[in-house]
Amino acid sequence: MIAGIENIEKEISSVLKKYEILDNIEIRYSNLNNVDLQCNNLVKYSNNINLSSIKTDLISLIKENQLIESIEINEKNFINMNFSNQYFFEYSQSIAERIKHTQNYSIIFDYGGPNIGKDLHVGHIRTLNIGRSLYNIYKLAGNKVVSDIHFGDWGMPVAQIIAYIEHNNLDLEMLDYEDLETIYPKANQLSSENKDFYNTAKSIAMQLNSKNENYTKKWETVYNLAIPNIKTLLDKLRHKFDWYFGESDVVNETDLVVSKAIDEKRVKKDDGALISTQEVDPPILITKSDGSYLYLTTDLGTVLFRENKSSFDKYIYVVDSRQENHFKQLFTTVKHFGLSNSDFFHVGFGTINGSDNKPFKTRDGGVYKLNLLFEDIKEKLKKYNSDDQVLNTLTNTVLTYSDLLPNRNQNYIFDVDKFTDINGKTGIYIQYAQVRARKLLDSSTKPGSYNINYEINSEERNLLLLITKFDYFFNLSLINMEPHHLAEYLFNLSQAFNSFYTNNKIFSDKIPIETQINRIKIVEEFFKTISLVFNCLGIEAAESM
RNA sequence: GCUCUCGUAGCUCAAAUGGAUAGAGCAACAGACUUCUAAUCUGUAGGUUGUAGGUUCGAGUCCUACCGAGAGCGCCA
Repeated sequence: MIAGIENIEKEISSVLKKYEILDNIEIRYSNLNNVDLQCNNLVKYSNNINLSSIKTDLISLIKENQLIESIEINEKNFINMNFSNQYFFEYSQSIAERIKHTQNYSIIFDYGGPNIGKDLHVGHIRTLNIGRSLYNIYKLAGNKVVSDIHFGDWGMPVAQIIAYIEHNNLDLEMLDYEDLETIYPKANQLSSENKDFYNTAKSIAMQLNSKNENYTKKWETVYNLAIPNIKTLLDKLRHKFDWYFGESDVVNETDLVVSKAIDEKRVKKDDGALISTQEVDPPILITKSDGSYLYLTTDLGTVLFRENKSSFDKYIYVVDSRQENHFKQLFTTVKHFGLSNSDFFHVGFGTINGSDNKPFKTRDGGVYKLNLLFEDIKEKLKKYNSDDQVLNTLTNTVLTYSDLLPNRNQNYIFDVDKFTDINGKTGIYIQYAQVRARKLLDSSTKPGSYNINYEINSEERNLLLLITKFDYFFNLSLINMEPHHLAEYLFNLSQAFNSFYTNNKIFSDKIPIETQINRIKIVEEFFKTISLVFNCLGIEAAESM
């Protein structure tokens, strides 16, 4: 989607129609230097007998178009065009307005998914960043969006914690959050080693489901210990959700899903467990042999819970790619059980690795907690600034931008030194460009408006061209649910601005006033655009650096 | 064994869903500060896109086979 070219496509189409060429005409940005747009439709008609008159007709028609400065059809029959200055002045403005009505769906985003007992760690970065970014992008496109954090606050993990506390006669009331963090890994390990302990935990999980008073009370204590802590860290990382529901909120719905499936004979017994009647390999397990619930069961209950709360056109789950099979099973079962008619998407992503290309750990091989990573990055950034607020913003920028830059399908290597450098494709580089523009605008008293007779130079042209390309990259990210297109664009935009900035002075007696006014207007449109991209990616702009 | 993701410059990554001469950033080399902050900018060099076929005007992109890396595969989440 390129802003403002629909009429040019129509014009080309009308010419080709006269010669009985009925192709769907597509104009695209060109990779070539010195060519803005290209149209490839004519290439395959090299043997058409009317070719030379087609060319003549096309050139004479397009030459009339005010948005196009030049058109050329080369020997291979590529149609090459360049934008006029008028195009840049017209389409570098009102970008946010243009994208506002791209879509109109009601969408729920399920991402984050922190678990009780496990502090947020490196593994949570991608779901949080990609989720927040897609939420923002879809919102800006005009959709009605809801985000739900989907806490992992139920089932075996929390039952294991309670079992461990009982097993070791710990006083639940005396525990603090740090204790909880050390308990869960131990409880989890014990559960896999000790059959009796495992059975105890499983029994607690079942009793929680049947609302046993004693365990519900203990669960509440654990919950109230863990959740505020998670929320505090999320706040520090600038993550907000519309809904903070968790697995614990959907217990009734999960019961309903299972009993309804039994009534409707959509499940059958298999070694005591319930499996879906869908003929798939492997079979889809709905409940364990003792009747207790699984990850999938709870997710089915969550769908019913959400259906009861509101109506969504799309469900988007931002969860790592390793769970692809789980989501395939979930989506097919949702349809099989008749729980929802909506479209379901799993947005997967790869793992974050260390420089050894193995999962990212601390130096001594432990789990890299997000809080610690935040502080480690912040420490590296102190060379740029001493203001704590600014440092927090920059730290969050590094955590976000570095993560959104690679294609989400791939694993990537988290290199703290590289990501905190001001040179290169980094969060610090883009913030610096933004701060430079901000300072120019702050010190400007000139009104911002274009003089369309102004002849632009190459740096100004590059910057304006990139600004008008926003729509294209926005749509690429939107349609593919891939924020990296906008992240890459953000770097190129910043780079074009820095080049413009270095080579074009504004506030100087030597610069004509008319040039000053036009340049300030360009800076203004750049600033509006980069702010919009920041918004899309979930990056907060630094006030100063 | 089956399924999924991936393989692009020394390193880290893009590449418009099939378009022209495959682009950036690091690192390397060579330049630019009396400045709206050089925290930047401007150049140079770097490639048989894992291998072999195929499809067509045209393939990093689609198809087939093979090689290599990572991940998942019934009662954890």
